[in-house]
Amino acid sequence: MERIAVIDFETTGITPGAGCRATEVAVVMLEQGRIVERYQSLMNAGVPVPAFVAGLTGITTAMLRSAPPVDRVMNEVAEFVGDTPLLAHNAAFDQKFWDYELSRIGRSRSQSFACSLLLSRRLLPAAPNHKLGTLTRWAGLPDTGTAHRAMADAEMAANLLQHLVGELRGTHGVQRLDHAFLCKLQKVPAAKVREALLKLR
DNA sequence: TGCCAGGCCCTCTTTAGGGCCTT
Repeated sequence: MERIAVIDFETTGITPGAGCRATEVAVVMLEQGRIVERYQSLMNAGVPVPAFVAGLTGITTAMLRSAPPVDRVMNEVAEFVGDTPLLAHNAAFDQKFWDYELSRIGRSRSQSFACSLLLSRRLLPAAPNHKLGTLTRWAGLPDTGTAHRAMADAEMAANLLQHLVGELRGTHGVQRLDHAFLCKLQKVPAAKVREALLKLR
């Protein structure tokens, strides 16, 4: 499969533009099933981290005071990603913050997002739930470090993508597998995935 | 003033409701 950029944001909340900003970003570049490059940075957008989120991520307001400014980090990560196709776990969330933070520095997204949450619901229906951490443990994937930090979560999502690719190739016999295929598959109604895979492979 | 996400997915559905998932 072609090069894919797996991205994860940590933020101060759920909704960008309602006071919520990105606090950390990580991207791992996957090529032929291997991580070949990494980018990770905290970023200071000048907003406080709510106590609940600091407890969840371990990222505090104090840590962000000494982090590089958000504009510099977003420019760097945008250059790093370029027009490489993207993937995230619950991509609707990361896409929202990617688009929002890029718009603040006068940039915009050119590529589409694939979503390992939507794909997991379709390809791993027997999993107890479809949280990134649960899927990682359930599928026996490597421990990547502290969950809810950007790099650990990006690596987990990358490992999960490789597991999903294995399912598609092994269990479902899909031959032509690329980012566009993943984007198409994640839009197939969950109840019709088996039928769709027979046609798509 | 008071409220505060939103798209996906299932079902005791479709003139709707509630849980999931991300921080």
